[in-house]
Amino acid sequence: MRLATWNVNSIAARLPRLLEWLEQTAPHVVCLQETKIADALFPRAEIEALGYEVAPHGLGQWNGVAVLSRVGLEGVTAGLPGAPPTTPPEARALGARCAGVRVWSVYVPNGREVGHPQYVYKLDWLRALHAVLAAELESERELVVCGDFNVAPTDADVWDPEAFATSTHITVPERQALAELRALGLEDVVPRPLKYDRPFTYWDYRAGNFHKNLGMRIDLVYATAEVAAAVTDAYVDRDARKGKGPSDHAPVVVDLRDPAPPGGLLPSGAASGEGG
DNA sequence: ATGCCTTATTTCATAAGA
Repeated sequence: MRLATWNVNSIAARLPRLLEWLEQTAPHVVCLQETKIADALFPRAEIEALGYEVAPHGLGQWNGVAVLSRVGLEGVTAGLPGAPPTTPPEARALGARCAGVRVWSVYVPNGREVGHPQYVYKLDWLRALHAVLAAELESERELVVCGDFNVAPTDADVWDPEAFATSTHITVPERQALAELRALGLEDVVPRPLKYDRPFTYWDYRAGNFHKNLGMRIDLVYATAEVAAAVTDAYVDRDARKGKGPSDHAPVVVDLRDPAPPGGLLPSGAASGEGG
């Protein structure tokens, strides 16, 4: 199964590129962020025409997430229970079950500035995410949380930590929030870069930052051990950041071995012909 | 060439992104 996550920065603006990318990349499940569109206006027909079921969660022109799947889409839950209330309300999370895997698409608040009310909101939101995932992980074995976390997990995930010394995205409390998610049993599925040494997923539109590779790794895939063990490849599709009218984020693509056959794992020593 | 920002709405200007 091929799983992907992509902050498209407006699905209306990105639709031609998204459709082209879906046809070329052929993911089975796609988590989208910053769709920036109300559900009633979501370009459902164009995406369904490519064989996907669509679960959007958008409340207006800002934020917005979605899950696309061509391997089943059940148990959709829009929104993050326990998230801090906002005016107007914000659509930043959606969960669904696709081919037996519980999949979350999340768009963590930016935070704006350290100490800003938006920064407090960001940390509160991450706490709410932690609580929801902790509850689900009591019964879910195959779960993956994909999205724009707006946090660079380590200094190596920022092109220049000095440039962010007083900024959000790298502070101890933000990184601690990620560490607490990992402490639930979630593993950071680090993709390989297709060029250069680090798997950045975001480059500012300004000043030719993409072309200078001045990026950040803030789009993450956090997976349970069962899912992480099935990963055969993971990469940042930086080609999608090139050309005319790109998002400022690149997709992260993760390939997983086919799930175990119905009835569970084969008995130890009885496996044959596996490894495909 | 990958090529120096783009999205949105309160639109010919401004706020926000990270």
